[in-house]
Amino acid sequence: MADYKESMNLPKTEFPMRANLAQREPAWLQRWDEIDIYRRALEKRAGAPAFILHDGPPYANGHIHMGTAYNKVLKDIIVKYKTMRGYYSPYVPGWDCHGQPIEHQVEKNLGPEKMKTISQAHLRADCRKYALKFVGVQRDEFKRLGVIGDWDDPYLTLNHAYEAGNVRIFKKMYQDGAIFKGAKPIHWCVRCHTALAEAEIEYGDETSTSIYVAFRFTDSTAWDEYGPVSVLIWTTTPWTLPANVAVTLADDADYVGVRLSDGRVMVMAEELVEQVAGIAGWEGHEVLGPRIKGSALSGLKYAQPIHDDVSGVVITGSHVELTTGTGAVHTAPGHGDEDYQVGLKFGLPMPMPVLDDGTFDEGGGPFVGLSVKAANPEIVKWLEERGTLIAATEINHSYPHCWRCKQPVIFRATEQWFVSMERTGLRDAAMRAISEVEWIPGWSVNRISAMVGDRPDWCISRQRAWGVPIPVFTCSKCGETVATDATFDAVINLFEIEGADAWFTREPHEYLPEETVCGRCGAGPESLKPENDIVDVWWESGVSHTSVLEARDELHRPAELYLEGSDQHRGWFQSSLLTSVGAYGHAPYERVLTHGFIVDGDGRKMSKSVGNVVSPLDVIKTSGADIIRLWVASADYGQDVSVSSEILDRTSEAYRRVRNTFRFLLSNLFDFDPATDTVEWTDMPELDRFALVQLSDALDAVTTHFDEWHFYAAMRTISDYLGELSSVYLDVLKDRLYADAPKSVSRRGAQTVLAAILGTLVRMLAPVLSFTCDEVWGFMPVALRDEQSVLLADWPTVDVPAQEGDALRVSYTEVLLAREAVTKALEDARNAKEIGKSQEARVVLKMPAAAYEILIHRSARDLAELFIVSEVELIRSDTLEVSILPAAGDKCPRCWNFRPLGIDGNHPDVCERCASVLTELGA
RNA sequence: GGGCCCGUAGCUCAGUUGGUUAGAGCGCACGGCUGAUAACCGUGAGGUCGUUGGUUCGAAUCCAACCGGGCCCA
Repeated sequence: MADYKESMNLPKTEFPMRANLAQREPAWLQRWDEIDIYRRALEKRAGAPAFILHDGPPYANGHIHMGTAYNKVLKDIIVKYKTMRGYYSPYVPGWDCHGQPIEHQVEKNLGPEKMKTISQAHLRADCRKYALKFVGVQRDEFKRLGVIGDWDDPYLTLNHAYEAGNVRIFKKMYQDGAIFKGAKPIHWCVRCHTALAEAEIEYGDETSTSIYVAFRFTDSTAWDEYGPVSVLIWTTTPWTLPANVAVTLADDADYVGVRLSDGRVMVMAEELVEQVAGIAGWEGHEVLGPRIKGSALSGLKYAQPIHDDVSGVVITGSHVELTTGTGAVHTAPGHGDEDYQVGLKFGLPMPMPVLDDGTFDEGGGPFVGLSVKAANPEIVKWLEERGTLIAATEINHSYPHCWRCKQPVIFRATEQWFVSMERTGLRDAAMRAISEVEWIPGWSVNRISAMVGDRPDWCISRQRAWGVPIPVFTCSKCGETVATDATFDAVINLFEIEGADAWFTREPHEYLPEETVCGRCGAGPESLKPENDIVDVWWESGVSHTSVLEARDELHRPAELYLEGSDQHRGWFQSSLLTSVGAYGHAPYERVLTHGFIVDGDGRKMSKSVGNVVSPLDVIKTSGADIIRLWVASADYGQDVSVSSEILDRTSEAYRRVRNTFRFLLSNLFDFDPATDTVEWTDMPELDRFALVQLSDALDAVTTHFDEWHFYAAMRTISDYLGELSSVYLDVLKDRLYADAPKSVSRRGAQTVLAAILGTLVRMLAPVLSFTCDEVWGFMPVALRDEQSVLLADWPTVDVPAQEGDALRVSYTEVLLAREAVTKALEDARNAKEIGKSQEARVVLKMPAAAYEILIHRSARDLAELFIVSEVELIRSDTLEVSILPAAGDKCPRCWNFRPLGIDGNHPDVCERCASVLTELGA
């Protein structure tokens, strides 16, 4: 028997089945660099409508992690998609380069000794070096993920022009009256004379004096009949008592009076009475009614414990705990954050009797001049003498210490700069702007609204070195703040040219206009002191709408899209919104897409100590960036996104499916030249037309999903489509592709469709599987590629005549249902060992009239091809019933179908079709 | 403790205005093919829809509480 394999059109391709992404992706990156793909894509879209996705700057510290990788890839998918859709879509990545974490790390690297001798300018230079180093590290890592953008010219918050943008916005908001100077408690180290950030605090055990103090009510109370009534408070920081202005009770806790053996009545939370009695050693005390809710006691006045003739007030707050103490919290807004917050809420005064060096000023009353540490025992003694000390013990508790000098720190209100939410109506304006923005997913608007609606004034000053200064001056003669059009413009100019470093190295008189004078005392520039504080880094990144969107020609404000993790509702989304609304009156973005956090397979956050961290750098090394990209696209970002080795394994399997489909498509187009071999719709077999309908449907669905930002739905559509494609159309097609004459219309028709599928799929997936699709692109028939890279190509289109398409959808619903029934019957027959491959079968299909009428319009031959069996017989019946019989005829040694053989005498051992093919081939 | 969310098969996701035996793909098991072969095709097993209570003739779907998880506050 002759070997007919040679006469078959078996698939042929160099496109490897194994991707080896980890090894081979770098080559594609290099190629993209070589052809400068970022600029090429933009040139191609010059003049087209713009779609600006404005990058939120990650912090230039450390390597990328799954969260940053996810965020950047999602952005990249969108930018690539929009570009393919014809938008001019530049992507300018950025980095947040200033701020405490970098400064802190640099300080740590220098060590405490070196730090003492170093100048601020030197420290800033080191910080800059540090930040730039990690910009480089992260840039390489982001690029490795296949993210295309302006990596050669990213925006950095330490760039001069960027720094100047801070001042532009500050100027506008300051002159509008939105920015003011106020006070707020912060961690303060009295030894280092410096403010400390949370990260610079080390918690360690400390022994403190814990005291119970009676504050005598000056208003009448419900317990007056039993004796003099006081509210009993508990504190571990006696030195904060001079700054006391209020006592905070829990809203809905029950308070009672407790009459001590000496006749005085102490008001406290009922459930803490016995605990306190134990500590204080009370005997014979008596709990008195009435029982009153904290909220009902609100407003009562008491005598300030230290200062005579000063009264405090009872308020209520949600932070009052009923586990320790008395349920009545001594409140000094200058000495604690909770106290400060509740103070703001109730409009309490904020006395601050403690100086920079930790000593009391006159506000300390009898303790003026003492350090808070020395004052502690004095105050206790003094209270005792006055008889208001009810109990005192020592307790051991966790207390914050300075990371540098290891001394306990204090909470102390200091002068700070704020953005007022009310003075210029910023809150209302921001709320209005929020309502004009599209928030994706929908719940996002609830979150941002709640946060902006509730937030206190924005404290924008930081007592640090590494950042952009608050651009105002203080008159050294009279203390007046000097900030005018002219000074702001001079600072803007200074920063543009020399950067914010100049603030710390130059004298104001060097860059301020000569005629600058203090508005109050008339002192000249020589008397002006530049502000020491720097602005909050959130402010800095927030002004990117000006420093980047406004400043760069290729961008514009508002951007079409901001896209960040949901934590940025508190961060960048908000700081961008407030500075933009403050300066321009509208949001900096038209829409905001927010994604959840990356968690492990069990939905738990990743942490080194738990050991569930998945690093994108590891995944790149083992599986490749395209696997990460596919994972990103497949996940629903509307909630937290899981990643685990199992999830990545599943992703790799999905990837393989895609890859093998590409390989099959490519391998069957090895001899197809679209220019000469394309078959028109009207000349195509019906099945091929239907395949185009399915392709068109899939493309439409994918496009819609992309447009609606539902990437995971698009990926599902593609995955479902590929499953259906492979199990029906591609499977059916093999006979025609392999066995029909190479140039026959039937084969060329199939190839025409395969080419359409290939061209559509490769474009549709390019935003996601950029590496793989560009690889596929290189293997496609030249005439199918209109660009050097698939990433430069247009989004695909598939045209099918609408009416015919509808008709095909209807009829093929029935046809495919019948096919399913046949497939099932074939499987039964296979299990009964009656057949092996399906071509060995002959199918008798009994079916109800409706379906029968549709199927009967297909030839038995077409149905046999569709079912991949040798013969099909249709019978009208009441029910659907499939019988599998052995095929008539013999197995054709060429095409392996069961057919009558030897009809053509020239090729006696093969079937009629194969004989004619052999004749045509001249065999 | 507060705000915004999430919880459907091992994994990723569907489940339309509450309505018959809750679906798909992947994985898994079994089988077929050996001309997509570390591939391809088929069949099958897998779910008290986080838990509990309620509304309803009927709840994965509406309500409440609870449990678990995430982000941001405190």
